[in-house]
Amino acid sequence: MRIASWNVNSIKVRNGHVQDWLQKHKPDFLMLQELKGMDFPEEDFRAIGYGSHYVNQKARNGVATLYKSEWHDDVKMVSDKLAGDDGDEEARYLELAFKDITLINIYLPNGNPVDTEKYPYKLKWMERLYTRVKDLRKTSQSFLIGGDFNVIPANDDCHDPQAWLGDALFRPETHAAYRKILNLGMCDAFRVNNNQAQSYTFWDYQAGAWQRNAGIRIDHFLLSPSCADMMDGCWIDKEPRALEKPSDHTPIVLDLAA
DNA sequence: ATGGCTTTATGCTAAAGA
Repeated sequence: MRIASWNVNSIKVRNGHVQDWLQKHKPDFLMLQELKGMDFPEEDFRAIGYGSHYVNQKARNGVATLYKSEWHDDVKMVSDKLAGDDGDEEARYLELAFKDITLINIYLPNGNPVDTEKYPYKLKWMERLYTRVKDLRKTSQSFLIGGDFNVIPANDDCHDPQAWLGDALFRPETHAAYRKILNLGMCDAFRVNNNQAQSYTFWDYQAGAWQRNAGIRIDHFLLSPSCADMMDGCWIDKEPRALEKPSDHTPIVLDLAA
């Protein structure tokens, strides 16, 4: 089974890229983030064999999980909200059930600038995610979280660690909140069999970041223990970042046995 | 570099992203 995640930075602009990628890699599931608008082209995906669940809002955020049409009867929507803050209207969370596995798609808040309310919102959001993971870990079910975490886990995951000190993606409080989730028994799929530094999922549009490989690794799959046991591989597909009018992120792909 | 691009929603610029 193949599951991928891709922050597309506007599904309207990247619709063609996403369709091409689906046809080439034929994932069972594709989690998308930053849809950036109310118009989700579900008919376009249905026409090439993918159903979808999504939650969106005007102009910003928005997440969708596409699934192969053959799985239609096996996919159930669980929630399009992360519990813990009834006043949170941002479209950043989508939880689906597929057979005996739970698939969670997230667009974790960026949190910059850190001296505004955005940073406490990010930390609170991470605490809410911790609570959800903790609850799922009390059960025996397999689950995974994919998406744009807006967390640079370690020095090896960015081009210039010094430049990120103090940033919401790299601050000690962010690392502590991320580690707290990992310490529930979750593992970073990409790092299971890969210690290669400078493996990135995002390159800024500015300052020739792509050409200089000045990127960051912020799109992740976190696996519950039973999911980790099923892992065949996890890899980053850099190809779409080199296309015309690319997203600033590129897909991360997870292959599971069964 | 004070975001050096890109996108949205509107507007003739601002806000957000990371």
